[in-house]
Amino acid sequence: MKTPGDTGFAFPEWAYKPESSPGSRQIQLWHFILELLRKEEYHDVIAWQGDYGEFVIKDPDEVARLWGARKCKPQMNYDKLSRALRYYYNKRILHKTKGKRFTYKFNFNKLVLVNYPFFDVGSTGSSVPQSAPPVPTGAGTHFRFPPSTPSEVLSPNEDLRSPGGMFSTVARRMARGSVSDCSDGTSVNSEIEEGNVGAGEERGERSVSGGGGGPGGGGSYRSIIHPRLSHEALFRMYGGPGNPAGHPGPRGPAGHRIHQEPLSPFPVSPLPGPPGAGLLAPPLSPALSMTPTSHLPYTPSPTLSPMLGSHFSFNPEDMKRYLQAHTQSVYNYGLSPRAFLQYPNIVIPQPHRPAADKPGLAAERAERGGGGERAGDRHHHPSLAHSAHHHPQPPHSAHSHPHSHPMHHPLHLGEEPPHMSPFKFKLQPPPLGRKQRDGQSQGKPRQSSLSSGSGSGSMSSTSGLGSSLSFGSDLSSASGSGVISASSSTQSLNSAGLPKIKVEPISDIESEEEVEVTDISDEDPDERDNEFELLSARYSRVSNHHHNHHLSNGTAAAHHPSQDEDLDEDVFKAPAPPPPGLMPFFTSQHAHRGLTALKSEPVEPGESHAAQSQAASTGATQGKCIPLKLRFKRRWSEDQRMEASQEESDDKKVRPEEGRNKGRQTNGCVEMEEDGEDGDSPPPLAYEGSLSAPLASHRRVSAELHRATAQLSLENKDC
DNA sequence: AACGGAATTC
DNA sequence: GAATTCCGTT
Repeated sequence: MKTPGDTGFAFPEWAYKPESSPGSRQIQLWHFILELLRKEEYHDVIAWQGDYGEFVIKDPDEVARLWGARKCKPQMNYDKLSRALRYYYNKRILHKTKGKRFTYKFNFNKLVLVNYPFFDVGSTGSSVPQSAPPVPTGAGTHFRFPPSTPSEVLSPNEDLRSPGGMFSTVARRMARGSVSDCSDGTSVNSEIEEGNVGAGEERGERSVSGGGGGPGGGGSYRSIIHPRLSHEALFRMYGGPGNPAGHPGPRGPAGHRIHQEPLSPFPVSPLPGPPGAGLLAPPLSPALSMTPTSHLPYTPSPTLSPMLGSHFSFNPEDMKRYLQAHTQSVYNYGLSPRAFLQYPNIVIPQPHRPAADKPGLAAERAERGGGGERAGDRHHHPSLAHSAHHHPQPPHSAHSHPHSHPMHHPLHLGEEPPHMSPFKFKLQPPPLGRKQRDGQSQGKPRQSSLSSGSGSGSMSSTSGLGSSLSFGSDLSSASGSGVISASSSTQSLNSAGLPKIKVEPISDIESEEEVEVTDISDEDPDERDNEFELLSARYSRVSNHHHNHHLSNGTAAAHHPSQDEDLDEDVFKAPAPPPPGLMPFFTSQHAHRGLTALKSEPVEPGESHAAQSQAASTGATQGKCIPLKLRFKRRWSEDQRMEASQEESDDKKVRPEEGRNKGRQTNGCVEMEEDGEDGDSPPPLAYEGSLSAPLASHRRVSAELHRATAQLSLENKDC
């Protein structure tokens, strides 16, 4: 029985369906991986291990074999599979855990957060193992409107939660809307893989009941569970032990089954099974997330994104609440204000967060004895177990900074002299085609990415028409602050054959974190929270600026991808708890300002330096209701200039390549079966939220963020 | 082992 | 679009 509830941790059923991947109907590798990860029977082949979202392929050949079987690619081997996995790096779905063989780490932000926009976090606590990804739950009675900011997830407090039911309407709509993959006209027969396949089989149950969510509108997903959430919370949320929907019944087995994997991260989602229940087919599919930043406004695929608004209408009040929460998120996580763009006319309420209240995240959840391992299983994973108690590293711990808050992104050298930049640039010759290159030396044709580096530059330069920019496909790529401004155009040029410029971070940074992630360093600074922290020492003051660049624009999108990135990073590294101190801070000062700004002016005299500086730059214009865009641009430009010196990052970001033909296939060579398994006992995350007093830098950041947010809203409003 | 470009396939 | 296939490099 694998009722979703029982099964334990896993993505929602729908997540495993092929359909859920918009891009391709066929099962995607990451889906498959997750599938394997959640099945006990494959634990000796692949299992969660280590940090949050981290898993190890214990038997590469076997995994490859399984994958090949699933895809009907008998020739599959680890080399090929790994290539596919590597492609995920750029997509930010995965990262390689350096130094550990066959070990990768999921970026659940992309996978989960984005995809489960409505999840709300239950409460605080933390029981999920670090390795465990956030748990999506569906059980909640209410829908949580908002999107995905991690903050919600992360937030320890329940305050953020929106009142239940608010979005039911939305949910409903979504459910029936074209949005859902299942229902979609394309009609995939989807259930092929997991969804219903199981119907007859083991899985069937899952899908069906899943729903706990079902009831009430239920399908709503609630949230992703943050690692810090406690077990109870989880269950509570989705009816875990208790059974969310209130189905106590089925669970009986829970006792034994539940535990399949100690580390297993995802509780099974209570989502309604796709089929019938389908009420809530999630509007977003996991795949979506893959696309960088799908949750952003500019993201394409409107169909999927609820946020696009075009499809739905919201109650202002709800929106406010949502925004409030979101604002906090933004604040806490240093997300880009652009997130607000989606709700142009709504005034963003001040976020407030009770300062204290830090849950004992660290709580530990002990390993539960594995209750139900499968007889078949060969070995259990001791290693996993260990992880339970060894906390890989509390997010914070990673960096000693007391202040480390996700929000700051120290890298911004803003003021620092250019030479400080930790990055180096490389000019690269245009890549040659394979054929062409045969004659050539091997040089380094590689890098496709260009310099756009930090995208911000590029973006800013282009006027607001960000839309024209390529965000859609991949914000991340856009992201980075651009060192080299012409990115977008440049790229095209490159294609033409111009030399490419590759920007690379100077790696000392990485050394610090080493194992964690595959070079995040190259990514947008914003993203590298952790690393930043490390750097921050060096570049201490600079750090905060980068938030400014966010611009707004709904239309324009020129933005800094930071938000996403931040998320990403968080994900990879495990989300850091929001600093307790911040909120107060935020509220009192910045918030204030921000609000003010909203009302009329973005900048206030006498405010933080950052603000002033900007003001200064903007000069006279500022006082008035200058077109926000303009202001932003200016500001942005400045920032960029400053940052340019150091930022660059994204050298490798993926630049969208050209697509070619498409094809569709339906096939099914599946062979795996699943059981819902799940383990429930995820190791506790030891997160601590302890944060010390906010630094000045933090303040600045927050202030800026705030400002930006405010401006954004203003902009949208009118002025 | 891991990376990533290029071409190809579905 | 998401791999798959090859393959040279690190």
